[in-house]
Amino acid sequence: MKKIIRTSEDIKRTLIDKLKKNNLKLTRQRLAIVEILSNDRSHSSAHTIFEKVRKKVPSVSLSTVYLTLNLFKGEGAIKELEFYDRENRYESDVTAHLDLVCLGCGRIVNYNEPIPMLKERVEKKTGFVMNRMRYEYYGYCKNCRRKKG
Amino acid sequence: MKKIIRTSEDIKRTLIDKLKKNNLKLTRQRLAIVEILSNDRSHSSAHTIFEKVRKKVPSVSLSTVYLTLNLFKGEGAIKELEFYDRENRYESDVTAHLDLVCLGCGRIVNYNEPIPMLKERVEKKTGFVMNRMRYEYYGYCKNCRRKKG
DNA sequence: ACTCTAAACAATAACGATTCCGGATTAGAG
DNA sequence: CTCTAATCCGGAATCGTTATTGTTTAGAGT
Repeated sequence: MKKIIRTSEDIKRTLIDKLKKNNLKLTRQRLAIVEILSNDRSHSSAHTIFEKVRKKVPSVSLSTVYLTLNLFKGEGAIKELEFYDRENRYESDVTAHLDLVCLGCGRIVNYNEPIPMLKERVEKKTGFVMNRMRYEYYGYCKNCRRKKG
Repeated sequence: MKKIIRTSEDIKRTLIDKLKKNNLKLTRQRLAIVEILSNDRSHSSAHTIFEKVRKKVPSVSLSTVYLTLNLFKGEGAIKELEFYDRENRYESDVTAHLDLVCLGCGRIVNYNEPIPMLKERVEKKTGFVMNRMRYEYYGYCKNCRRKKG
């Protein structure tokens, strides 16, 4: 069983295609955000992305970052991990996977193993039609447990 | 295979026991909140609970409701469903289950069928130690789809 | 029952992530 | 190169939740 690897370049191309297909302008701001999203594996927050974009486009505003992230989110091109008590996080890996969230350091990593999907079964039994799932484990990573002793 | 039914009375007793075990006072406010939590199957928000408590204890404040909910949450006696763009919701059913969230009307219902847990497997492979999971599907319920045609 | 005090409470201010808005800038078609 | 709708910037507004502060009260001890 081969793993299909999706490179940064693949993701970058996908994101830019989304813009083109929707007749959206390829502005410096958007391209810089695309660049960061496609290379990032750390589930960055909007503020983190904002800081990174700033290095390429110093005049960028936070609202533009949010706008652009929402744009890609709406297209299903990126995934938003939502929290009520901390910043939301964004990732460009939209394949179905489990996200592990460390409550100590805030780090989020993907667990890449096929996850059991009940989708069809749930839809048939409940009448719900699903369009998004959220599957996360919260706990403490190796590092954070070591610190606490 | 029998289903173990946990009645409102069971839940109510559990919640009150949590208070007693921690030497917390059985105030009118807390008892009213316990009453509501234990009978509620609708995943109420803090504001909804606040309004309901008011009918029994008119002087209650919203901060007391939040405080009490956090207290029970900390004890693992209730589950908090967290959202960044709408109110959090609370339920007293803390068994592992899938929550179905309707994006149309905001209704949340439980899907009560054993869900596949990767816990031990994930812990062994990643070094994370888990203490909470989150498993939700987002979509549209039968009613909301009917409305839209 | 009465007193006493730490716990709990009510009211409101503060907080912070995200969204909204109105005027300035700019991508890119023609 | 011009033009204009799309985009952007900066800051104000929003809103659920948490923190603060002075007042009330549960319930242990008498």
